[in-house]
Amino acid sequence: MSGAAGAGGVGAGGGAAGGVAAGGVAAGGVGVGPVDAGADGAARGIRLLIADDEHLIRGALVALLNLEPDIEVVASAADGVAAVEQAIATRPDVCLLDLEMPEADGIEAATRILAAVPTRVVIVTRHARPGVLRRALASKVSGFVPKSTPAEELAHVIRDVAAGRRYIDPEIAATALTAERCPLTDRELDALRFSRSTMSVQQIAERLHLAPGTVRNYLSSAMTKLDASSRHEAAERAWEQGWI
Amino acid sequence: MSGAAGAGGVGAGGGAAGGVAAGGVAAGGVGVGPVDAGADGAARGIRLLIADDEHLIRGALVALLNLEPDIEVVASAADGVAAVEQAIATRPDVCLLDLEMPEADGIEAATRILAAVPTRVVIVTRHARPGVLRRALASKVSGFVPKSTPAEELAHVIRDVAAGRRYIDPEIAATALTAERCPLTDRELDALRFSRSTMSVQQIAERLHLAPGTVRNYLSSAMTKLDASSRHEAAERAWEQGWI
DNA sequence: CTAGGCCAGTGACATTTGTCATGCTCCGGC
DNA sequence: GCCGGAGCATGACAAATGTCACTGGCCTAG
Repeated sequence: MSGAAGAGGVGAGGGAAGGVAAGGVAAGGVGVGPVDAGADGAARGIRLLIADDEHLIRGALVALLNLEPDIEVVASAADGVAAVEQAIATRPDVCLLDLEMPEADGIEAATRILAAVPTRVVIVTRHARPGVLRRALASKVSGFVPKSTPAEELAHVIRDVAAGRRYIDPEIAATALTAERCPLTDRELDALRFSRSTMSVQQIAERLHLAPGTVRNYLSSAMTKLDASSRHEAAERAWEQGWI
Repeated sequence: MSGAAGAGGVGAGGGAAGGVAAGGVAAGGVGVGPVDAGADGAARGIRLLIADDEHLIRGALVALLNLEPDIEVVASAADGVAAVEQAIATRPDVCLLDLEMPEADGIEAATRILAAVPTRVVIVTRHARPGVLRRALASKVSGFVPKSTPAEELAHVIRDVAAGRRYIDPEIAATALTAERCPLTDRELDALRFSRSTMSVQQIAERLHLAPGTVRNYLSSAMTKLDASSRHEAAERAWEQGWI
């Protein structure tokens, strides 16, 4: 339907992608850790933290965003815990967090960061699942973009968020709004979580301190609700929806 | 350690790679296209093509590598087919291809590109699986790096490759050399391939035009060889090794 | 030619899964 | 206080899955 998703001023993507402005700092070393701020002449530069577990991607994002004259990358981290530490140490204006990270995922890191530092968070993710968006918003995240976003767009998003606005990828927002809420019960979710890995019902039952039959029951009812024909399929489906 | 990775009998296969002439032009669709070269004073810049299906990553890599004074990104593509077209159109010195791409994966694209254009290929991948490295080398790829590579390293790799040398990530090379070769028979692989999706034995049997019992046999023997306790686990394991 | 490997199939069998009918408890509504 | 429903739990039963033993065809190396 009409832009409920609009989330107010969603970027709406006014054309003007514009080439990346050149100039700026051609940062050299991209190691993890606080980045040397250097002469801080800029009047209103946005101080940014970047967290992504893939070294190459992290470095590339740093390079990309440092090209923007009004953005300055002040820290980068390779996992959720490091991101929290860096955020506390450098107090950035905006934190760009990858969702898939070891130690603590993007949402967990966002929660901890927002509890400790006055800043704003943008979550970036490869698989944009509706349920995850919901959880992200519940954690007071300000922005949510998939990795399929055009590179030029990212700077706009960061500026929007720095200015106090929110940005939700319209595509995901629409999906999240149409997708019905999770019909599964807590126990069913428990069982499904374990079913994603290769684990026998027995093993799941032990982990959950339940009788094997009970686990099968949960799995079965979950399969019915999700219209799946095996627990693996059901688990896969629940994962795609972001319910587990 | 760059060189290393002699990889012994990589050539082995010797199979007559199919002709793979780049046939008719496929659908245009893909917005990405040649990058404006601009006035180019540089005498010996490396002309680079970048292919990655994630827009954000692609853009970030372009930004990262364009920062290098001796590298010039002349084309970018979002899928394997587009990469081949771009490579033919722009004849770059080096092609940086993501392994995971729609239409044609990195290795397939590399094969086609190398058959049509005198250039060199570097494959980048998220999950560096030994078997895939083997296949990549068989396709005459010059470089193979995981996305966990430090960003600064990438430019070195591209320069090495442009100079005619090869670069194989030492970590993956070591794994590939220690890891034993695939112990599975062709039929077992067929059956396993289908087992990765959620499919009953019956369905697999139909696809393969085999009796259900036969499929179960293949699956069972594969499970034994891979020390797995379910076909899903076996399929997962074979996938991790890059055998399917 | 013959042994041995891979392929294809069959049938019997034990296990693992998925389905169902059935209790139990804890709610909220009337 | 009673009812109905949702969630939790279980055991019995049927179907799918994995294991084993064995037959035969085809091809290749010795």
